Amino acid sequence: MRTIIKTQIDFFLFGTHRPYPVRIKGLQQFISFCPVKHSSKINNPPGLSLRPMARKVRVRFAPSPTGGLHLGGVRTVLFNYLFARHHGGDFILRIEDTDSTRFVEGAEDYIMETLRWCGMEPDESPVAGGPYAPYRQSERKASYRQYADQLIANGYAYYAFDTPEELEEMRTQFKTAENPSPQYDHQLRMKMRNSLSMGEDEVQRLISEGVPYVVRIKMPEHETVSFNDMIRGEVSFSTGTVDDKVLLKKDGMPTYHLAVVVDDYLMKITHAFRGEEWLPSAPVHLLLWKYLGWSDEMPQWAHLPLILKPDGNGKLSKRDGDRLGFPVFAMNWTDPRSNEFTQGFRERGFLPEAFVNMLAMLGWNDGSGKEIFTMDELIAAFDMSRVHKGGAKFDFEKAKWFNHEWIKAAPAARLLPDVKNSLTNAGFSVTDDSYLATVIELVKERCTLLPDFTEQAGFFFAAPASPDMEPVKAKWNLDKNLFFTDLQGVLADLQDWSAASIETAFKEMATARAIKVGELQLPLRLMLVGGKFGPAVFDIAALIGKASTIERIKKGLENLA
RNA sequence: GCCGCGUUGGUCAAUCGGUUAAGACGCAUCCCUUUCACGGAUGAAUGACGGGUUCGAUUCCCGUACGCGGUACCA
Repeated sequence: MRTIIKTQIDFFLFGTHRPYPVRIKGLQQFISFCPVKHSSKINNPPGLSLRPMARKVRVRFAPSPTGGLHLGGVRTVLFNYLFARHHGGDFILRIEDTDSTRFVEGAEDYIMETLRWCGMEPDESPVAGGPYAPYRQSERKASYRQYADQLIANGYAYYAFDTPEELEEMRTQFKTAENPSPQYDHQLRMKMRNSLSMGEDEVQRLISEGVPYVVRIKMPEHETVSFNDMIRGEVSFSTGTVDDKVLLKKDGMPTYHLAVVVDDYLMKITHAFRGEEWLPSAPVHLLLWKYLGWSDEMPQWAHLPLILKPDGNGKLSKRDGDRLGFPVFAMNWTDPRSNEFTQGFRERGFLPEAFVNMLAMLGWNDGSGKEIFTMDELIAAFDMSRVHKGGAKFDFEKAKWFNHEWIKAAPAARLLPDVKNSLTNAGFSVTDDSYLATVIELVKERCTLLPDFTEQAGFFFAAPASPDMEPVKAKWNLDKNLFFTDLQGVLADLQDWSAASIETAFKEMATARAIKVGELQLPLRLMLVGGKFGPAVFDIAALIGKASTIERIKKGLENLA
């Protein structure tokens, strides 16, 4: 029986061109999903036959260029990207810069650089261009007004002449204990100055006089708008509780609400993913699709869960990172206005593979328990119906674990440029790449973040400035001192400079003098490395060479004197 | 206040009505290693609460609580 139902669901879904699994828990939802003509269920197609053949999947990431991209933003891109690639569709970057007052220099470049770093290059973007250019809403300004006009002509929107001061006054005047934030809605709009409350003559006069106005959507009083969110299932709203959002601003620019609908339509977007914070304004967008007459082409919506701060609750913010000592932005960002600097995951020493992997697992999993995924594996496995509904607290320890896993698994060649870079920045001179590669293989399992290589590999390139011999000082004696003095000569005469042969010589000498090898190894390590860490001592000696080994022993002895 | 969304160990989470409620991070103990890691083993630790529906609920429904989001000519 269940199989049959599932088959029917699948058939239904494919029939309506949703070539992906939708979270359907049971028959009940299945029923509510059927096109039984719930009055205002405008997301559900009227019938199978009326739908055009499956459209090519097209998704967009539509950020506002107001600053660095943080975790949540990058994850939104990721899910867009994975979904597009999984379905062989297009991934579009559209810059939503409709608020000129919030424009931040460099933010757009930052966004594109982040996408490049993460390996999520858009198919269409302001830079790459594309069949639906331009991809900056500020450059599409002229195209929005006609739709606002169309809405007004059809009675779905109206002119409003209220000044910011008047709006402020309205909010204070109607503010009560029960209603702390009065809205410009069906209850109040007739008390305001707009083309609904004023005579047509006066409206015409104001417009011809050049009095500034905005265009607002006229939200119906008693309607229920519902749609099927790909993650949440059916979500519905009463239109009476939503305010008459501004669609077109005084400066002629659209607000997000108008722009997102118009551009998604014009750019033939099939699936629209955004953060959960957008859910409350979804009814406005749904109604706009309907009023503009585009219901049949409306994208499928998915509202992604939020990424929460590790302690307490609430949306993760840049401040939390500063406060708790971890990055929140993908890459370094300096706000050009305040000069405020924020560290990024990239500069903190994360591999993009790990960063992407970690982000993907924040709110999604494939159900198998697998946690380490390459981008290609993510693309193959990604499925919007397995995205969580609830927000996830960000855990920096787990993030570091992902990076560690990626470093351990990475071949030396992958790590080499980054490690070379951080070693060079730390003042080490790296001239031999194959030597570096050997070193990387030897120490990578001890490195969680890229900068860890400086400490873990630095001594392969320069003798420790001043080896701390403190840990062995207490048990130091003349015999040991003599041992290391003589060891220098023995090593100098050693023909085969390999780890095995050095170890043999060392141990034979210790046995001959009746000193425990263990008591001797730590001092040697301290002399060569400068601290209690690193790979096997004899491997280190073999790698840094005879001259350097003897030199370091000599210096270590001096430090013990 | 109102509207919406959410709620499995400290954290990420599996489970699509029947399990001793997976796994991972972190933590603890042990083994390996006379360094640090890696690796291996073991352990502590979970279904917010109350009602239904059902032979049986973590799972379905309804309340409550709590949390979050929204309530701008910002996105």
